[in-house]
Amino acid sequence: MTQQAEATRRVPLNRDRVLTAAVVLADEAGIESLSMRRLAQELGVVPMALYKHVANKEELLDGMVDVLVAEIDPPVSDAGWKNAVRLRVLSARRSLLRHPWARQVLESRSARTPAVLGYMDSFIGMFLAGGFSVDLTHHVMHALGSRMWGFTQELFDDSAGAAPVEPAPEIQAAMLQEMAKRYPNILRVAMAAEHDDGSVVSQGCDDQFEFEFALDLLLDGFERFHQQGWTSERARLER
Amino acid sequence: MTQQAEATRRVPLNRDRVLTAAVVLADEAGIESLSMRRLAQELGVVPMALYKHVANKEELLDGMVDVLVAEIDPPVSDAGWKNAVRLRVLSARRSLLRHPWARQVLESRSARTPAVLGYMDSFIGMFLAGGFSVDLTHHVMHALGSRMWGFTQELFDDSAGAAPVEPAPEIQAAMLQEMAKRYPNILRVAMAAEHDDGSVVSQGCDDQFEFEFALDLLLDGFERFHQQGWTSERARLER
DNA sequence: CGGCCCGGGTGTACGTAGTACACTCGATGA
DNA sequence: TCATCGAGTGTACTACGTACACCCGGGCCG
Repeated sequence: MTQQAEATRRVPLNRDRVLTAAVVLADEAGIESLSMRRLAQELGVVPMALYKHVANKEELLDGMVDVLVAEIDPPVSDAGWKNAVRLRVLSARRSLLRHPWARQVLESRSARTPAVLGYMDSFIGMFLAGGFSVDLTHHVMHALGSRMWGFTQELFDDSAGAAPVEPAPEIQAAMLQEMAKRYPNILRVAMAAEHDDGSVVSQGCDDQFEFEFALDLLLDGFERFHQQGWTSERARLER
Repeated sequence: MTQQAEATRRVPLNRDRVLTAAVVLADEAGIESLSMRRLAQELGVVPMALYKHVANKEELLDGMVDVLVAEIDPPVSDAGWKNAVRLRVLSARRSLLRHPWARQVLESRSARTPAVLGYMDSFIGMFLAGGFSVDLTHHVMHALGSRMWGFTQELFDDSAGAAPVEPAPEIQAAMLQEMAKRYPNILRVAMAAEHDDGSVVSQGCDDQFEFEFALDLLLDGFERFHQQGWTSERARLER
């Protein structure tokens, strides 16, 4: 009876269950709370049991990236390379925003799992299908950089988490004075981006807009190069 | 005597000595070997002694970033905004390449130390001095993203360290076949970038060139926007 | 049908990490 | 001369990743 109860309750572990549990845990508790021990606990299992399904924590993280990659939409066909790339990047960005841990994990890793390679391969394919030379495609992929994953190092970002205690107004005023003296340029930019909300710290900056601004800037540059048949010195020499 | 010997040998610790020792250790042994204990050992001191000079490891890392920022050249004046930005970014890149740990540390942190804010502030200043509107400056900073630090997520990078054992030629051939089937596009790009060196894995890809390619693409885009007096919808509405 | 094997789950244990807290001890200033 | 203070110490705690030996139940072969 108890045995059967246990048997029914305990769905046997497998790699997928481990990975998706890890993703859920990281989504909900933050990547810094994702330890092998905590994950095992979440799965109602002893820590070492995990090692029957992933070699170590690194492989766990790689596996999580794979889960994420699987969520990205496949490239649309017959819409022109520019649209295809744009849509795909925005899809990647949506996945990324669903999983706040992803940026850090992608950054910390040069994950070349099959899923990641597959993503990159089909990504390259969009440019080639659009008539880009192999040479230009190469440079263009580099220019895109981490934006192909739907993120850029968001330097102005506030995402440091935790309730930001709003200081008293007079303190804020003092901070503002201080900012104005030390970092006048930052202040100007921040104020312009905001101006309706009085707080200095947070900013009403539309990440999505910024992201698309930069993305389109790059895509337009790619297009210009492509149209004028640009080729790197190197590729020209080798012909 | 021994006391004096000790006294002479033991230069008193201070924040700067701790930070520069941390930078040296990270440079030489890798960021993963930088532990409070190891750093203390390197300084001939007990681990807890460090906590008299930095609050915790996070603050140590922030301090290391400050050291790095201090190495970046100040902006040149009277050379036009484009040149000024370009030179500064390339200087940042040089610092970054001197300290391999820097990319990871910058990425993992939204460090807003005074030194970092100062860097960003004077960076913004270059655009404003070039006549950019505050609005455009804002977007342009976002578009630059991590490139303002001299790096981009180098996705094709091999920097995973450790001697890459070259497999036997027949194995390589098999791998190549496999690649050709699974990731034909990657293969084409990789082969084009290489073609003189037979190995599939490593690539003779000129990082510096790629970096400048992308940087110039962005700068050219900025210039075009600037010349045509571009303004975001939002800024226009608010006038 | 009985023994065996094999693979997923267990228990214990080790080494390393960050750091809290109470301490010592020498220089310094009253 | 003596109290104070702050840099450096010692000990100890918790949490981590994971090596290694183990158990035990189900499937297979004889």
